[in-house]
Amino acid sequence: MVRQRIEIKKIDNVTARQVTFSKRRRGLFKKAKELSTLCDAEIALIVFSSTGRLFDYSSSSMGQVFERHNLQTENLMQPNQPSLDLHLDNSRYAVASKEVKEKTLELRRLRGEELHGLSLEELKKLEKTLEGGISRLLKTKTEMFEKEITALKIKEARLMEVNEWLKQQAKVQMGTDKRQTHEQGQSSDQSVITTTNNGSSAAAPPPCQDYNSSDTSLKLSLSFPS
Amino acid sequence: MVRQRIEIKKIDNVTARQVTFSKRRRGLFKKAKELSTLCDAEIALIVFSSTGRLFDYSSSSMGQVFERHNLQTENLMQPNQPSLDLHLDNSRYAVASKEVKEKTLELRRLRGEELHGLSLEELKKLEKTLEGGISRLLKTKTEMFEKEITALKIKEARLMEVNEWLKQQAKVQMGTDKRQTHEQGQSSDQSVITTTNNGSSAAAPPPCQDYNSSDTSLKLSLSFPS
DNA sequence: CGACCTATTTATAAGGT
DNA sequence: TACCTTATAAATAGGTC
Repeated sequence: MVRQRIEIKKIDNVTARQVTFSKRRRGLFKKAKELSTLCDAEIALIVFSSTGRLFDYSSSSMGQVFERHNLQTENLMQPNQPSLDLHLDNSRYAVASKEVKEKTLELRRLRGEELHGLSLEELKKLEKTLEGGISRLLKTKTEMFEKEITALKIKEARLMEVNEWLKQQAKVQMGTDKRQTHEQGQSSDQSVITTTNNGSSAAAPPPCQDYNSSDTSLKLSLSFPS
Repeated sequence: MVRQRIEIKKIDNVTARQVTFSKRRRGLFKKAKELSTLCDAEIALIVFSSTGRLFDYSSSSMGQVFERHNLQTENLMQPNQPSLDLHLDNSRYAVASKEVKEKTLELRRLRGEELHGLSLEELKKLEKTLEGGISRLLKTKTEMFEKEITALKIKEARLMEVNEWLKQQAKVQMGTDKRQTHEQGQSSDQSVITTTNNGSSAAAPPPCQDYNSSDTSLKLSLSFPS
């Protein structure tokens, strides 16, 4: 591929093979990580060198990816031996445990602990991650606030409408109080009232069965000064 | 990488992301196969697209590679009893697995993902955590920079001293060139030169066996104009 | 989707330290 | 072993079809 293009077949020279292995392994892992990041893909990569050394990478959790892979593959194959693989079963714990350790360390680092031993480059990467996290979090928070505000404004508008209507009603009541109670005075029955609506300024209130439908809205609204 | 270099972060545009996924996935699998062929390595690669499609490759057999991976991981973890108690093993796995899931979620949230379903209170807590993390990280970064700068200044001072001394030596050489080379001209042997130091302004350089002691310092110093 | 195009960026073979 | 350098091959972003 370079100074001289090489054929894709096993490299005979042991030293050259090891050198190529190191370089290409790094390249492969880099590409895997990039693909995972760029395209939001879940990736697991396991490489054993010819000398038996293990290198692995997983975008999320090896165990998760394995399981997902098994699920997809299992169905294509015969629903055969249920766990002939004692080793696989028994070492699941080891895998999971390793993952717990890794994730715990990562969490600590995101919290700004255990930073010793990190290079400047790694620190910068961490900083970028944190900034991305904060940025997305603030976006979400803003969205929540805005949604809340919108909901509250709608509620306010409806309440004002109802209010207006009630005022009109009160006026009407004042004038017709004694004569008309037996005709249309049952305000607890909306359907009856609604039928009296003829589109005039003293309209009936809009159907508002959902004033209290949003629990969060209700809770949050309490934190605003009234 | 190409017509225009792109940043390694999730591609927002769905179409572009899918196209990139296809291209890079093919590239990644090709590289994996080449590495396996060239260097006689055992490789397993699993990729799930963001839409859930599975792509995999294994130089031998997935199961084989998984098992080998588990064995290695297991050995690193606990070189102990090869599981006497299956029940214990399973429950430990369950616990660890749950932990992995929890930590994975927490990590995602710290990265600003999966924020839906969090209350405002939880968001605020998360924000505080992130701010604490950034704050501690920046403190560490600043410390590293300052340490680096201090080291560089010390080095600078030493180099200037040596420089000065070398200039003096050059002067002396100019004046005594022909007559005295046999007496003190071996500038490659500092100890000999040092013995000529009598405290005058043309002092010998300080003992500087540690000029190269800090790899990072050395690297950084190269980036300064000489 | 995939195939092809092209200008650029990356990866890397071979060599050196 | 790992890292640097250099010239060159390979990968690929952004198009078009």
